[in-house]
This record gives sequence, structure tokens and C-alpha cells, in this order.
Amino acid sequence: MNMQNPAAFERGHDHQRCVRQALDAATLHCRREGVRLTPLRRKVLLAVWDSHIPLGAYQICDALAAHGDRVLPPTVYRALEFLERNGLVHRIPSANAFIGCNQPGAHHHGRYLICRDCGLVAELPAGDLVDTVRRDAGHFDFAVERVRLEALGRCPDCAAKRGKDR
Amino acid sequence: MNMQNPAAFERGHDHQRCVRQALDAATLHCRREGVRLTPLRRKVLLAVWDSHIPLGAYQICDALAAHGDRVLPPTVYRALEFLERNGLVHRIPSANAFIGCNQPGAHHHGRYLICRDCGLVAELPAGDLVDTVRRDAGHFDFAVERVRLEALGRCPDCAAKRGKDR
DNA sequence: CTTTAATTTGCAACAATGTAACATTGTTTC
DNA sequence: GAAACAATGTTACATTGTTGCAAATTAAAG
Repeated sequence: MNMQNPAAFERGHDHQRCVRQALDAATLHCRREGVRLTPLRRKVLLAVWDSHIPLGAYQICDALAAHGDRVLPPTVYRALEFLERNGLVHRIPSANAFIGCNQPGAHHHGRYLICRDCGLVAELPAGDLVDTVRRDAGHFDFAVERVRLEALGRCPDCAAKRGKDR
Repeated sequence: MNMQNPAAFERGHDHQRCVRQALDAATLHCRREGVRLTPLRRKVLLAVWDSHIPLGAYQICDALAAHGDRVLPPTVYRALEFLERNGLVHRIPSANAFIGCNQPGAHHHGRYLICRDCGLVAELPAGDLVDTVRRDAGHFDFAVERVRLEALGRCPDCAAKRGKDR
């Protein structure tokens, strides 16, 4: 299986590398697509990439404010809209929050493993799931365009910390 | 495939029957579980079942108000929480809205076909998808508990109306 | 290089959604 | 019926997301 964000669940992984890689990919992607990864958008992207825990729009405002940039909600939402449109971040609807994506290409499908304790999110490619869903939906003449899957559970760390209880 | 809500995409289906069946199932389920489907909760459930388009909490307030019941948000949210806890409705996070479920039993997993034009939602059982996701997630020692899949696309009606364009 | 047009950002006000805390009413149990 | 519990009503508030327009920046045309 070709995984998209294996690092998220590796405790003490080289996150600097995560971020650098994501920013490089984003920069390249935008250049190729002829769209502008402006300083503001880059800052928002960096804020989102601060961790593998999805960040809400208002948390992004706060994060930028902490760096001395006074950025208000509409600006953040617009930046996020740009980033999502270009596959640089994904919205996690059940959390009203956003997570970075390091595969700016095909962003129509995705699987998200979400830890219900710490909120960590790892993204896996949708893979064959899309075909299965498309086939099943086809029985009702429903034309599937995008597939999003959220798997709620426990990440390795949290499972270890709290055991199987609760 | 054992489908859970085939009717949603059948234009002009007997919706009265949908609702009756759902309410009967809900009543039975609550009796068996020893939980109380109070008049208020029943009203909220009915409001949700008004159509196969998910309804927001505030829309439910309005719908009940239209029937002469002045019901404020906290009340609706509590009723919805009860209904969801008992698998009688499902939250569609990407729409901040709720849809009725006619299979009050196992509500840990689900697939939702969502029409991006008219908002119609049909629910399919998750089936094998859960195993696949669980296996893949297992490679990262992630323990999957619940799987939710949203397939965005076009329902038969809307596909016919607007063609393949846009 | 300068003007024009388009895009992006700043900003104020607001709309929509969701929650906390506590009072009140209703239901069950003994 | 009294105590304990569950459900609902109500107020006030917190969070999240949007609209509309002005200012600034950047790209495009002459």
C-alpha cells in the first residue's frame, strides 16, 4: 500500500522534514499550476503543518497572531479555500478543522485515520475503495465524484497509554 | 448488496411508507433498549424524516415552530444527541446536518451517497469496507472503531437534469 | 515605464451554529 | 407521597463561518 502520511503516527518522527517536504511540494505544485502561493497563504499552510492534529480557522488566526501577524477570519478562510482547492490542505468536517496534505495532486479522494483521544490524523490513499463505492453506487445510478472516508479510532500511542478500556 | 435506504434516490417513492417504517423501527428499538422516545424526540425524528435531505438543527427548530412548537436550540441538540446515540439519526458532518436512519441497530459504520446538487442522501451499509480499512490501518497499529464514508456525486435525477457538464 | 485590470488582502459588521448553566417540569422508585 | 432521577425550558454566551466593500498588491496591456 502506498501511504500518504505514514509519519503522523510515528512518535518522534522528523517533523521538520514533514514540513519541509510539504512546503517544497506545495511550492512546486503552485508553480506548475500557475497559481500564487503568496506569503500569507504560505504562512497559513505552515500553521496547519505545525502538527498532524487538524487546526481550526480561529486557531490559525491565533497561531499567526502569535507570530505577530494580525490576520482576521475572512482572510484565513480565503487562504484555506485556496489551499484546499489546490489540494494542499484537507478539511476534516467532523472536526471543523484542517490538516496538511503532502500530495498536492489528486485530492478528490482520501481516507483519514483520526485518533479520538489526541486528534492526530493520518491520511491514506483511498485506493480500491473508490472503485467499490462507485460500483455499489452505480446500482442506484448514482455517479460518485469524490470519496472521503473517516476512520475513528485510537492511534498507537493513545492505545498504549489508556489500554483497551473506555 | 444489502442496502439500507434504497428509496432515497427513487423519484416519487412512497415516502409516507419510509417515515412510517422508520418510526415503527424507532419505537420498537427504543422499547427494546429501555430508552424513552418522548413526544419531543419523536417530533424531532419526524422533522428529520421529512425528506431524505439532511436537516440542520436550526431548520429543525423552524420546522417544529411551523407546527406550533416553540423549541429552542439546546432542546433540539439534546434530542438529536439522543437520537444519534440510539442510531435513529446520523450526523452528516460535511453538511452540519442530520439524516434519518431506518436501521436503529449497528450504527458504528456507514456509507453515505450525497448528491452535491440537491443534497439528497442515501445510506449504504459499510460492509467489507470496514475490514479493508481496519487491515490497512493495522499496518500503523491504528485501531479502527468507526468508519464513515461520504461519497459526493450526482443522484440520478440531478444527473439527468444537468447532464455531465459542470 | 505607465496605466489598466485583476487578484489578493484588510476590515467591520454580521449570520449561523453550537454550548453552559441553571430553573422547571415530568417520571420512576420506594 | 417523597426522594431521586430524567427530560425539557430558558437565558446567555461561545464558536464558527460569511458578506460586502475598501485598500493594497500584483499581473497584463499599451
